[in-house]
Amino acid sequence: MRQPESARRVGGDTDIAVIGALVADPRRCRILLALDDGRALPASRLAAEAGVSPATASSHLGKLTEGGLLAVEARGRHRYYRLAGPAVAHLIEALQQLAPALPVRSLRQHTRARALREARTCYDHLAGRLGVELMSAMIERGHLTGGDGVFDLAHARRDQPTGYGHDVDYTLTESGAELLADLGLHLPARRRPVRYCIDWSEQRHHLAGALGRGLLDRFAQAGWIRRTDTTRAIHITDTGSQGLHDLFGIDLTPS
Amino acid sequence: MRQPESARRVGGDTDIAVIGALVADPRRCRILLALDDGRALPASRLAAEAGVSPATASSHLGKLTEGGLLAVEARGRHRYYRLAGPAVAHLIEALQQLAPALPVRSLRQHTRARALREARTCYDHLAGRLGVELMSAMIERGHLTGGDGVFDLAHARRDQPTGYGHDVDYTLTESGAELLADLGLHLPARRRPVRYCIDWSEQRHHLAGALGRGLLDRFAQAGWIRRTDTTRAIHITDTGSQGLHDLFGIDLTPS
DNA sequence: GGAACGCTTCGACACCGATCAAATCTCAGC
DNA sequence: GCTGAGATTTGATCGGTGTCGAAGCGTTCC
Repeated sequence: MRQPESARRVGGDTDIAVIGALVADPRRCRILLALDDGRALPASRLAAEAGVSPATASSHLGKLTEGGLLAVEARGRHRYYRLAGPAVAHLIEALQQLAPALPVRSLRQHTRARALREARTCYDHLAGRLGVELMSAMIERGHLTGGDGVFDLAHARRDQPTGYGHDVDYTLTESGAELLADLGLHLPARRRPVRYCIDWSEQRHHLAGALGRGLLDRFAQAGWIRRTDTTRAIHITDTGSQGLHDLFGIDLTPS
Repeated sequence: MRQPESARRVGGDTDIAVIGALVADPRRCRILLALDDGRALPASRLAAEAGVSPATASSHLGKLTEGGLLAVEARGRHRYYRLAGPAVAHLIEALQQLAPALPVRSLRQHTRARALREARTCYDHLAGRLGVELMSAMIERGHLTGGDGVFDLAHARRDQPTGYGHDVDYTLTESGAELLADLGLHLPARRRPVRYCIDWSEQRHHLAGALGRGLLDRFAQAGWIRRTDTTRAIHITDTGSQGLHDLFGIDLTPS
C-alpha cells in the first residue's frame, strides 16, 4: 500500500483504481446488486441486505456515494440510496461477466440480474428497459404528450426515489386512444394525467397507473410476455418481440 | 474483513467482489491499462510500466492471471501477458467511465484509450477494431480466403503473443485483387500468403505485411484516415467512414 | 560450461481498511 | 418539547495485503 517515489507518474491513470476499491468489498457489492434493478432503498434495508450493522452499512454507503456510484435522497427520517446512473449498471454487468465461473450459480445469477434489468414488473406494470422503451416509443409516435420520458434530476420537484412520479403531466392523445382500442384495451374515458414511475438505473420514466397495468395485462393475454412465478422478471416471447417491433418499433437488442 | 454469520447467504452474489479486488490496486490498474490496446507485453516491461520492483509486479501479475483477467504465455525466458479477452476491456472501459472527473486529464485519458482500441497503427498497418473489422469484411466479401479472422487459442500452433501470425494461410482472391486495383493499390503480383497479426483484446486477426501497409497508406492518401503525431491512434474522417461503409460495409458504431 | 538475464518464490514489515459498540444527530409523531 | 426510530460519527481492534530484498529456477548467449 505504500506509495513511494513512483507516484510521480501521476498522469491520472490510477483513477480507475479508486472505483475498483469501491467494488473490492463483498458487502458493498451486495449493496450494489440489491440496487441493480433500479430501485431506491433506505439504508436500513441495505444494511440487512448486506448482512452488516447499520454503522458499517453507513460507512459503505458513504464511500459509495462519495465515489459517485450511488446517489442519495433524504426523505423524512429515511435516506434512500440508488445507483447513480446507467454507467454503474454497466460496471456491475462487466464485473459479473468476469466473476469466477462458480459451479452453476454464477451463470444463473448473471442471467437473472440481466433479465431483471431487461424487463420486470414494478408493482402491477412494466419496468426495466422494456418499460422505458415502451413509454419512449409511445411518446415518439405521438401517443403520449407532456414530457420526453427522461428523468431530469435538476428540475425534479416532488418526484420521489420510489413510488409514482408527479412532476410531469403526461396525457394520452387521440392516436394513443386509437392504438389502445386496436390492442383491445379499453380504459375508462376519464382524461386524467397518465401515471408514471422513475426507472433510476435508466433515469427515465415508465408507464404506471391504469395504462401501465392495462398494457401489462393485455401483453400477457396476447402471449407477448410471460411472467415468472418466483421473480419479478418478465420473459418476452417471440410473438411478443415481433408485436413490439411492429406496433411500437421496439427492438430490445442485447443491450 | 471478517466474514461472520452473514456469509450464510452464499448465493454466489459476492463473486464480483473478487474481480473488484483485482482492480482495487493502482499498480494493477496501470498494468491493465498498459495492455488495454491489445498488446502482449513481458513482465519486466509491465513492472516498469507500473513503477514497481519485478517481485511486486510478479505478485500482481500472478493475481491478475489467477483471477482470469490476464492470460500468460511463456516464450523463451520471457513471459508475455495480455488481457484475457474482450470482457476485460469492457471492464476497463466501465471503470473509466466512472473514474473521478479529474480536472481535465481524465477525459483525455478516457478518450485516448478508447481511440486506441477503436483504430490504431501496429507497426506499419491498421489495428484495433478498424483493423479486425477490415479483415473480417474482406473475408466475408470473398476478397480473402483461408481463415475466418478469428484467433482460436485452442488450435494455435506457432502464433506468438506479439508479432506476426503464421498458423493460418490467408490468400488474396481474384475479387480481392480487383478491389485493390479499384482502390489504386498495386501490389507486387507474387502470390504469397497474406500476413496478419493477432489483436489480443479482440481475439481476432488484422491485416499486416504488404497488404496491410498498402491499405494504411492508401487510406491515408485518400483522406479516409488521419494519423496523429504523438500516439498510435488513428482518426477516421467523415469521407473515410463513408468510404469504409460503401466499399467494405464497415460501420464502426460507438462500440 | 559459465555468466547474465528474466521471472518467481519466500520472508519480514508496515500500513490500510473493515468491523462493531457506544455516542451523537436528525426527524416524525404524540 | 419529549420520546423513539433511523442514520451517521467516533474510537479501538484486528486481519489482510502491498512492498521489497534475497534467494531459487530456468533460459539464452558467449
